[in-house]
Amino acid sequence: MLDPRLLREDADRVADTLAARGYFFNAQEYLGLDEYRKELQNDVESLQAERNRKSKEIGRAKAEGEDIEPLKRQVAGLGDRLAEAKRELEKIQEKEDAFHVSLPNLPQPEVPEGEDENDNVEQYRWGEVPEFDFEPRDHVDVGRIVDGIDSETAAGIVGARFSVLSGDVARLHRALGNFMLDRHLETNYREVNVPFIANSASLFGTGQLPKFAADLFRLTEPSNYYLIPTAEVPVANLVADTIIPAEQLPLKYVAHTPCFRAEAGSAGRDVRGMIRQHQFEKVELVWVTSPEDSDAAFKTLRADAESILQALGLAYRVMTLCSRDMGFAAARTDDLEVWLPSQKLYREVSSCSNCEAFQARRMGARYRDPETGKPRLVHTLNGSALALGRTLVAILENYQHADGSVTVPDALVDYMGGKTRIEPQFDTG
RNA sequence: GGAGAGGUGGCCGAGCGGUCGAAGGCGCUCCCCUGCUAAGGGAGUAAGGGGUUUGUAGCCCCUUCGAGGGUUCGAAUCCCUCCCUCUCCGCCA
Repeated sequence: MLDPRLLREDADRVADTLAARGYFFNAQEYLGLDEYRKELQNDVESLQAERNRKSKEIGRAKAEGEDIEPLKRQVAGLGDRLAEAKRELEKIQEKEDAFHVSLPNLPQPEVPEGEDENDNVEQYRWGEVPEFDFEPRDHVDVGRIVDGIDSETAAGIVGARFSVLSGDVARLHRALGNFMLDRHLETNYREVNVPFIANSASLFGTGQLPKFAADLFRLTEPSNYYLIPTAEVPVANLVADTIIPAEQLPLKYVAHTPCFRAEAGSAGRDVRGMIRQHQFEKVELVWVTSPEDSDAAFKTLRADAESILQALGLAYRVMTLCSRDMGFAAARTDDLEVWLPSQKLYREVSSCSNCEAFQARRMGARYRDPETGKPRLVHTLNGSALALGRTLVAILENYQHADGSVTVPDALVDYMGGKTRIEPQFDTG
């Protein structure tokens, strides 16, 4: 949610900025609505003030044993007038709220303007793209040869876009989660284990609702419960409706959770393998900072995510998302994309966003400014570090050998019980 | 799932249908006093919204005592629904 004051005072500039995101904000309509709302609110409040005054008078008169009937006659009809004014105000307020909840965040000035992912701007690359003296297989084939990935069986258990991992691949997947978690503990993140179901209020807070319900799996009972699409939802909501003492900032959380996405609108995309699943796991970083610190925090957060790829020796590039490719709540998003030899291109394994006060305003997440003693909205940031499934894919592809075996990256050997290589179970033919 | 108890300010806790946004205490802030410390005295101390204003100052008004409805001139207080917490029983990993 954007600052209503900003909308009021600078509606045209907001409209211009949102236009870069491809979002049309009808400033004129909004301002007209806001004026009318103010008028109605004044009406309602002066009626309430009158009622309060009269009621107090009645109370005083009664206490002094006076006859209160004449006073009561004076307020007759006031209740009806008030009720009617309230109804009208509520109607307008709903319309105004509809604006508030549907407006996406304002991109930061340095966010490139663009239509889609093709306009994202590469910041830099890290690492060496591996050379193979054979045609590298994709992770589906590697997974089959080492007998570690089985989507057919998963399809029988649930349906499309799920996988069963087994043997060393399942272990490697678990190793990745533990490795990432431990790594982030070293930079003083606080590990949290959170619910994998969130209610509609939490999803509203982080911006998935009301606009993006189609991306979520919703429970039938209770029907305001949803499977989390990302740990960002429960973790950011740790600070919902709170006022945090300034000296506790920044808060840095790390959580390993499953994520569930309906992937509506992705029909036919990435249908092969583990790239796009209804269920995947992720180690997520969440920061809660003062507004002054969030830019610096963003850089640190992204560097923390990058450190995982570096430790795993995987080549990647850093992309700053263009205005129309960013998520609803983000003011700036940088993706980390890892090299996939089979596709000969970089694929997203992490998305790091600074949501500034956008989520904080929706969640009611504040801190107490030591200067003024007043509560101020915090800034929230989140980033995957990393998505486990896609990282697993990257390892299987980048560390594969001609015989179908896969080298375990050094950083994971201890987590694999000393195992340095995953061996083929089937003929490579 | 069954039975009971309860949800009030940063925390604890009182609250008769009527000057209650709310006694009292703790904590915190400032001031005073006192060789230091400890103790003591005084004042202040919720949030959100709107108006006024050059103003994040001040002032005025409205709202908020778990949430939402209702009764009433007036609700923290009465009624209904829901949510949550605690205790006991049942079930369960």
